[in-house]
Amino acid sequence: MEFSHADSPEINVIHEDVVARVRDQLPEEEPIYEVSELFKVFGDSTRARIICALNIEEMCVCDLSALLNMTQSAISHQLRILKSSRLVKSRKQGRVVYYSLDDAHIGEIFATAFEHVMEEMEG
Amino acid sequence: MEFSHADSPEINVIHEDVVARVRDQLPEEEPIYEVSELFKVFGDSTRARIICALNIEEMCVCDLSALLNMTQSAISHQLRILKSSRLVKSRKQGRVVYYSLDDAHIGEIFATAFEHVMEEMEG
DNA sequence: TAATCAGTTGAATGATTGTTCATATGTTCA
DNA sequence: TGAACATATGAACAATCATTCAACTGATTA
Repeated sequence: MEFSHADSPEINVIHEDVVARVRDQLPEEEPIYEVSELFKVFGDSTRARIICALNIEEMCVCDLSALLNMTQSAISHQLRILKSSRLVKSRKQGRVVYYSLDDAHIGEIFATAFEHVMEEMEG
Repeated sequence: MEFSHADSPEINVIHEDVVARVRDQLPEEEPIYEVSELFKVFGDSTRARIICALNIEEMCVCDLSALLNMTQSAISHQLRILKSSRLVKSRKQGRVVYYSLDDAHIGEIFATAFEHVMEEMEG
């Protein structure tokens, strides 16, 4: 139920100045929503593993299925989500479909996230 | 049902060399899982808006509730998730609890994600 | 042409999850 | 002490979602 809000929850602003300042600087609701939709796609470990794999090399569905030890159907369903989000692109050769990453930002976002996780796991 | 795999799906490796290469370079399953868990937290627009707000300024639950036009309860529930993920920290003063971001990477990850979304929305 | 293979897709199912509602905690102030 | 307030929390409900299963393309090849 994203994007829907109660009409008027019991609101009692304590720091009107803070709320006003943040309201001024806060990004629009739509781009924030799009960003969270992007993260939602990243927020499944199967899709995350697919992305990490394709970040190394182009692969077909069958190879991904073998690598991740999951059914072709499950992989195909996730690739469909990744493709409709324009995060991967596909190339068909005969009956084999090769998938690869379709965006430069993905690697950067994942790299920073890995840095964070690694520090969390050590500290 | 993350982390659980079928014992042996009908696998028929087409490019054994590719699979072997990627298997060698692919990060361990655990850090990938942790990364996807991090993205899962980001992947809700309410939490994303809270993070964007706290990235501007420290705020209390009541202020966030007013800013985002949602009930205090809903905000509190999401702040609990953000805190247990160690993404925000809290400071209690009297009966007011102030929340702020607790990590340097968050801003960077969101900034790159915003870049991506902005390019998508224009192109 | 028939069989096989890589991949896709739709329905069904079980699990997860965000919000609401009611209630509880703990602090302040009269 | 008692009322008001800020916040937290547990249960419940609706919605979303990942995987499985079965069936279907469409391309190859024997």
